[in-house]
Amino acid sequence: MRISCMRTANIRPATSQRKLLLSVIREAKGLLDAKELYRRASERDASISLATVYRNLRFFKEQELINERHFGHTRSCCYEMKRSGEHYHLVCRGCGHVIEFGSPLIHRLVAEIRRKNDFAVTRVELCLEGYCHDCKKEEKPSSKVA
Amino acid sequence: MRISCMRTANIRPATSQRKLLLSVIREAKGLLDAKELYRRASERDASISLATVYRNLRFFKEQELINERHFGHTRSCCYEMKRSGEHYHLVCRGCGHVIEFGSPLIHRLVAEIRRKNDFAVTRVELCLEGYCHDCKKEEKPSSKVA
DNA sequence: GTTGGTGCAAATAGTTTGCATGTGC
DNA sequence: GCACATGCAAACTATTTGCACCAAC
Repeated sequence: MRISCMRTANIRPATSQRKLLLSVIREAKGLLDAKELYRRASERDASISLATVYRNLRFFKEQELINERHFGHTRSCCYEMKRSGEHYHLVCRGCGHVIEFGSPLIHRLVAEIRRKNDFAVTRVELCLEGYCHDCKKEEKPSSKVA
Repeated sequence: MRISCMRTANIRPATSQRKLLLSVIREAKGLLDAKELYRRASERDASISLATVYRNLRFFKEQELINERHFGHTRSCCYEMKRSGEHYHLVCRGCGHVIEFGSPLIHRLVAEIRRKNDFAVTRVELCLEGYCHDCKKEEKPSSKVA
């Protein structure tokens, strides 16, 4: 039995494409979908293929290097580097902006569910939709156009 | 300005397909995806088309008659009748079972976000993944196969 | 040198749309 | 009768896969 790679993720064959993709994801502020990742990676290595992007996204997910998120209104998944502090997302229906947030209440919620439902939670997907500060102003006072 | 259909959803042209689809969704215990809805509707009206299913799902969504949910691990969306009590979902990674739950903590969470981020929440998507009571037993005692 | 990653193109899955026809009100 | 829903097939988007070739270790 291999005992390597238990805690630290290994980028086993560290191909140039793999390293490139990881740094694009790392350097991104926030979330990226496959197409956008492909676009940004292509700027640095024009020969990279979309299939490689998808294959590596799956690989990074398996290695638990990245998080995959899906927002109800889009068809594609979004990805971001896994970080220490857990956080969730607010998506503005006005400007499309994604705001990160965290709250200790979520911990309590998960603990409650664990207890009440006897359920071992491994992953929390929480996404709120609505209108951010700026977009609220435009939506509210006028007639109900939305 | 039309003042109809403000509160009560209207199934405007109440075509037989539209009525059929709505009753299939209503009679379903839990969530359905488009294909499953199509399959069940086809049993009662073999000539119904998948395009009609999708068009009506969009229509019902606009009328706010149904909720659309998306779980990270599947590619398609799931739908269910909108009901009075808000509820969210636990998805078991072992058996695939979906458990509904609700918690007053979610209300508090939304209120907190509204206040802290000055964000008008219109929709909450919350889905927890993990292992249910039965599947936990098989996963836990043995070696970490997962 | 072997294992496994890559590019390409084709395949697949889920969903949407154009168009001619049919149906509810 | 008119507006709009439907069925069909084709289009489209996101993602996956088979295959020949290439790179990392």
